[in-house]
Amino acid sequence: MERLLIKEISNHENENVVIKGRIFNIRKLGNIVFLIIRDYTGVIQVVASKDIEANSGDIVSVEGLIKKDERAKGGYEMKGNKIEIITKNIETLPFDLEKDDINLNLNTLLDYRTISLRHPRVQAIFRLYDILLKSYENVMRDEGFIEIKTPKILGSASEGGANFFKVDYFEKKAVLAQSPQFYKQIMVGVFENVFEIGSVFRAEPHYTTRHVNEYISLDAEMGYIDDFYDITKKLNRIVKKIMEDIKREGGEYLKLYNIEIDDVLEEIPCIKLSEMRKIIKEKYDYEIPKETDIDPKGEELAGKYAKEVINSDFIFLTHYPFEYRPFYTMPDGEETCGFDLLYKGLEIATGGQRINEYDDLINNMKKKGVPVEGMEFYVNSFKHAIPPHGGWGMGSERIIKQLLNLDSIKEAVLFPRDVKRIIP
RNA sequence: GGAUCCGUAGCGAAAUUGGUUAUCGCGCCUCCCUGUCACGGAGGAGACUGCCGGUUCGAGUCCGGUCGGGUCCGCCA
Repeated sequence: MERLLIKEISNHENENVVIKGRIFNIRKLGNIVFLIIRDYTGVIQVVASKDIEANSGDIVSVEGLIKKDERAKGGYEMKGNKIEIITKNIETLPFDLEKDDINLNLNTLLDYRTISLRHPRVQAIFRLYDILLKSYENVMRDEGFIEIKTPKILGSASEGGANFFKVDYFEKKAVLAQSPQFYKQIMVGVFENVFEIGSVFRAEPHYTTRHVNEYISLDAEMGYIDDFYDITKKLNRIVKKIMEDIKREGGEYLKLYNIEIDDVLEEIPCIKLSEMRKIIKEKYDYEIPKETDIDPKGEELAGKYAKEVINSDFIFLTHYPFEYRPFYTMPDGEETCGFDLLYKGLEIATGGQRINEYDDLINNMKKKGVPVEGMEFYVNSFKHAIPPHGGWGMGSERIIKQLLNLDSIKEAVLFPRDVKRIIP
């Protein structure tokens, strides 16, 4: 008999069917036994007689009659006639999966990833992540961008600095891409609007709940902009659509975290960073340290301000100072045409207008002390004209972390890489 | 890299100012139970308290070292 997916059971009342899935729990009450079985589409309770041999964790095939029964959660249950073990679980599970809350330390959660992911609440994170990725792709295409994939093994650094993983590449030295920055920019000269969903690697030894050393960046770059507000407006619209998709398609997963998504504003305010410093000083009596653009405490308060004053989870901070932005960022006096997008008080995207005139780029590199050597392919592209452009890089896992208020971004990465962890 | 905290059964936690046999919940094993859904009931196994050394009559608890980890900062998405 053909396998019936559990989500379809309500359409097969009083029919004899076969389901396949994993036993999550068994409750034995004398002569009657209840099996809680899940497949990737849902969960069902199977009633069986006491002489079954299957156990929690086993993967089974069950043939039986679907009955409507008010006593069962979901209103339907299966009278299991034949229970066949497809694959036996041969070692006791290290923790319980049938409780509503899995309650594990982060290390246990990650060390036993394949098991902890079976828990609906843990799995919901990645179901939502799937919706996010799909939504970003769809929305970007709708907005006239084409998807590109750029190399992750690079012959030279793309932004200078020492935060690159070095790899051996045959007879040469190579590094892992820390961003698709150069490639997406020069592709604006070809396709006008491009986006990429791809891995980026940061060899930064950070110990925080918002960093990992490999993550998936949602990048975009767009041409023929008039000023950098074209970029924030575009990103605004995209974030709004993504949140609508997540809200529409991810309801059952959001419910597990008691999350209500507020509508994203048509126009998320853009506030100059210098202005935000003053606001935070006046409103919250906190002074963002002078030797930084903005610190985590400052971001948190900016998020608080966004929520309290303009009722928005999102806010753009713009015109970051020249010294804190990379050489390709369009300057604006002592400031730049660069912005960050904050979501619930955490930076989730960085973007800005880029320099697109060759001479300006060379001058800015000199000013920043960035050598041209090794980046000729990038710099020389500007000799052949690239339109005014800009874009962003957005941390996909950070969106999920903030969406669900997760304690750590590592919960939003299937197999996170941090300073201490490269296995599993 | 700096600061700070932690390490106790498979998992999550508890142990008065150092004091006898290290406690509880979940899970696991055995038995009972025909409507459970965090099933219930009875019983049982499972820990040299990360490791090494020290102080003490006595160390899970104090000290030193070591290994492992968390959090915050820096940096960033």
